[in-house]
This record gives sequence, structure tokens and C-alpha cells, in this order.
Amino acid sequence: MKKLKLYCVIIGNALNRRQSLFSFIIATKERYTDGVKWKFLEHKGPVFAPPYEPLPSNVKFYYDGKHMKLSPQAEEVATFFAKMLDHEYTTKDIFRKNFFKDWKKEMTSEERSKITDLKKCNFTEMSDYFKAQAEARKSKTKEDKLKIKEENERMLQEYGFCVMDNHKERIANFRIEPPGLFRGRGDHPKMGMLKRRIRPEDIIINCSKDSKHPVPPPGRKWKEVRHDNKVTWLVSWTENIQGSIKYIMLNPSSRIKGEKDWQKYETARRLKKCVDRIRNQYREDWKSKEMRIRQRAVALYFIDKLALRAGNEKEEGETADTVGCCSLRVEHIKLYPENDGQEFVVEFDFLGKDSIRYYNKVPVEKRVFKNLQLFMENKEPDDDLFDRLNTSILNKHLQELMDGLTAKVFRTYNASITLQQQLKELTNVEENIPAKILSYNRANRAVAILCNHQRAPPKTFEKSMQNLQTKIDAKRDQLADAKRELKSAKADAKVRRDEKSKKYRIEEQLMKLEVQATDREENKQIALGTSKLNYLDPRISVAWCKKMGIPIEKIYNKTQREKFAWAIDMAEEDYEF
DNA sequence: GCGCTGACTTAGCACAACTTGA
DNA sequence: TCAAGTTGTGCTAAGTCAGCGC
Repeated sequence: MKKLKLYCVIIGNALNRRQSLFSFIIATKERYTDGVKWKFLEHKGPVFAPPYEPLPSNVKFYYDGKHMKLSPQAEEVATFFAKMLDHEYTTKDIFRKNFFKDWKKEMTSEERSKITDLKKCNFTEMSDYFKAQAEARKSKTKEDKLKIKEENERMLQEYGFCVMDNHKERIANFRIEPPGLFRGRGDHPKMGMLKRRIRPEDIIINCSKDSKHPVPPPGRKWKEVRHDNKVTWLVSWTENIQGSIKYIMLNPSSRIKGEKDWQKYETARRLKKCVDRIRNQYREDWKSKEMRIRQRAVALYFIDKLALRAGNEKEEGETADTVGCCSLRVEHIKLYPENDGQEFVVEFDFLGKDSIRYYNKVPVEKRVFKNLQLFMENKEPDDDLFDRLNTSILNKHLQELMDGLTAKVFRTYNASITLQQQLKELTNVEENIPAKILSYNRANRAVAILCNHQRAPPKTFEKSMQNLQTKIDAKRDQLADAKRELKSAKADAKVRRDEKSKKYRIEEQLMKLEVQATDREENKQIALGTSKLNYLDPRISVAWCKKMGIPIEKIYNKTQREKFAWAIDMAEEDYEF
């Protein structure tokens, strides 16, 4: 009864934070213990990519120096390549090979017999045409830009929301991925392949029986309409490169995602309570008689100490050659009994998720070192380091140690606890706001380094650094002037006061610039966003802001505040992870 | 156990949108 | 007011992990 009453309140005012927080707790504790994710789900279905518009006749394609009119299908695929002409991708052999193979499939038999060598294809007119179009888009008038904006807004309002259990929720990706050329990361064997256009007939709709079902475009059909309330997705289709399923799901601000996120951090907090026991256990296991247990224990030590990912097996030749902890190979580590004055050093060098390089030299305990020597005995470089271990074995073991424990919980736990410790260590209530924020970013950075969240240095980095330095120099000159003026303004008390406050103001500005420069330099190759969004319990940041008198807007932008609304609502100043 | 698949989270990059200072 | 620089958002690839059938 009480529950029912609450729901009514929620329906009446779905956007009221306090109330949605209640529904949140109810949902987690009472409503969905049986894998049911919702009772009611209604939406408008996906937005398809716009149909292909053939090129104007003056934009020509040349083969072997001669103009050649392509069939619409072949032309469309050619434009995908033309649009990427300036990208390094198009110079890579695999990319070109894959593209050409798939392009030929789209050609008429006549085209296929003529076009036999990609090197003889000239796409430059197409490429120039698209560049001109992009330029034209940029230089549109204010009114035109506003019109586009309004149209986008209209689409968002129509397709960007759904109703799930009495809440109107934002959908994350309501637009179907347009066709194009597949761009894998790193050395992907499938780069350049044609990602085909998705049609209504490829689409599975998921919604509740008693909802208004989404309508396919006129004269078309959905592949299937199902009513599976044990899953959270609204739309799915099978992608043609890997044959995997893609989904349309809800925005991170939605109840269903927020709840899950909250749960994730609660699991990490439970790990905090038993991590000492687990650490003692794996240290004991280093001595085990059984090889499989020693391997498990050393791997777990790496996952815990270095925040490595679990490392599932991957199908060879289907994806880029990347590894995580359990899939490390002998060639990925080097052992140094002594290195730079430290004993038992392990050097890691491998490509992880997204082909981001993990390079680290770490001193380890002697037992770990000896075990690693043992694991590597009589093995080839491309043999598995942990040949008696995989993620499934590891996670089964972890499950026995703590309910809900898996390898990735260690990343969440270590990231969040590091942030909390670093914030305690680095920040001082006495400092001013820019200094506090620099400290926050430094704490955030410690986590990003731990998790190896890298980014390519921004293209404009050097220049923007230089600009900042110029500003700092100018500000220093200004400060020197102000100091001189203050000195010479001895007699008049009022003038003195004014000069003093001016000097103070300039000092503040200078400090702010210097802090900004430090922050930016330290951030050159480190991405803070990923850890902020996925690994750091937002309640730690909310509590810190409250304690330090920092407005939450300084730490989280609008999107982030929406995602972490539950935490902003929940966490008090004394929150402890 | 073992391989496979589906569902869901995590990830970096490209580009659009906004901000700032000349 | 505009270009340059900076930040935010969208996109979609690439992971993790549970569950299933054998």
C-alpha cells in the first residue's frame, strides 16, 4: 500500500529528484529481484540513417585517368572511401584490401570487370566535394543553423525519449549507425570492410505488450517485435563485421542505468571490507603446491596492484591482438632480478583494450618474481604466461571469496579508494578554489594513471601551451608594474588602498594562470574523463565538494551531473567510500 | 569444463558547440 | 564580431561476464 502511494507521487512528479531517489531504492530493494527490468516500456523505435543521395553529375570519379560513371551502389561505397582520403587509414594495406574486396561486391559486373586496381582509382573530386560541403555547412547563416538545431531538437523530442515504468527517460543512441567503412582500433584485421546499411527488416523491437508499438517506415517491416522485460534494450540489430548484436539503450541519467551504477559502487565498497582477507589469501596462494593456484594468485595480485583488466581470450585473426591479465603472454613481460637499484622488477609491455600500450616497470615481492620465472620456464614468447588460468576460472574463484566479486570490481575499488586517499592527502580547506581544483584534478590524474587511461596529445597542445605561457609572462609584467605603482603611492591612503587591491587581483589572476598551465602540462597524455565517468564513486566527489565549499559544477559538467544525480542527492559531506 | 552468445559496461576519438580575447 | 582555442557530446568499438547447451 505504502509502495503504491509512493508510485503515485512519482508519477505526479517524475523529475523531482528526491522522489525519483525513493523509487530508485524501492526498485533495487523490492521490485526487481527476479531479473525483471521493467513492467512497462513504450518508445517510437529507431531513427534510420538518411538514404544515399547520389553525387551531382559534375563530381566525377576517374579510373586509370578516365572518367567513369558509377552505379549508385558502387558510388555510395566509393564516397565512404573518398570521405576518409585524408586519413592515415586509407594508406594501410589491410584497410585498402578489405575495402576493395567489399567495394567490388557492390559493383555491377561491368564495373567489376573494369575496376581491378584500387591504385588506379581517383577519388579526389569526391573528396573535394565533401570538403566543400563541410565548409558550406560551417559558414551557414545564423538562421539556417538555428533551423537545423530546431529540427534536431524536434527529432530528439520525438524519438529521444521513452516511457519506462512511469518515468519518461532519455534514450542514449536512438539513431541507427549509418553505413560506412569499419574503422577498428590498432591493427585490426577487418579495418576498411563495408559496414552495411541497416534496414527496418534487420531491427528487433523490444517493448511491452500493452504499449503503443513503434511503427516501421511506410511499406516496411520490423524483423521482430518482442516483449522481453528481462533486458533493458529497446532496439537491437546484428552488425555485419563481427556478427555481434548492437543495441539502443537508455541514457546514463535513466533510473535503470543509475541504479546499476550505484550497485557497482556498493559492490566495490563491500570489497573494501574484505580486501585485506583476500590479499592475505592470495599471498598464501603464492606458495601453493598447485600450479593453477599459484597462477591464479599471481594474476590476482596484478589485477589488484596494477588495476589490470581481466583479459578474456579473443578469437585470433578476428580482432586486434590485445591482452589483459589472464591472456598475458611470455613476450609481454621481462624479469629483472635487479634494475636501477631495485630488486625483482617486472617490466610490462603490451597492448591493452583499444590497443592502448601498457608500459610499466614495477618491483614485486620475491615470491611473485620466483613464480613468474617458474611460469615462463620452457615456454616460447607467444605462449600464455598463465597457461592454467582464464577469466572464467578466476571469476569463479572471486565469486567464492565475496558475493558479486569479479576481476573488474578491483579496478573500481582501487580507483575509488585512490581518489579518496589522494583527495585527503592533497587538499587543504584553507586553499583557494583554483588550488583545490588543481588538487582534485591531480587526484583524478593519479587514478587515470593507475587505470592507464591515455589519450593522444591534442593536436594543438604545443601551441596552446605557448599561448598560456605568453599570458603568464604578460601577467607577470603587469604585476611588476602594479608593485611599482603601489610603492610610489605612499602619501594618499585611498590611492594606496586601490593599488593594493589591484596588486592582489593581479596576483590572483597570475596564480590562476600558473595553476592552469601546470594542470594542462600534467594532463598532456592522460584522459581524466574515463575514470571520472566509470570508476570513481561520484559520492566521493560530491562529499569533497561539500566539505571544501566547491560548487559541484566545477567538477561535473551538465551531462555528468545528470548521470550522477543519484549521488548528488545522496551523499553528505561525511560520506566515506 | 568448454565454447559460444547475449547483454551490458568501458573506451578513445572526431567533431560540434561554446567561450574567449583581439 | 570573428577566429582561435577549449570543452562537451555523440559515436561506436572493444571490453567484461553470466548463462546456456553440450
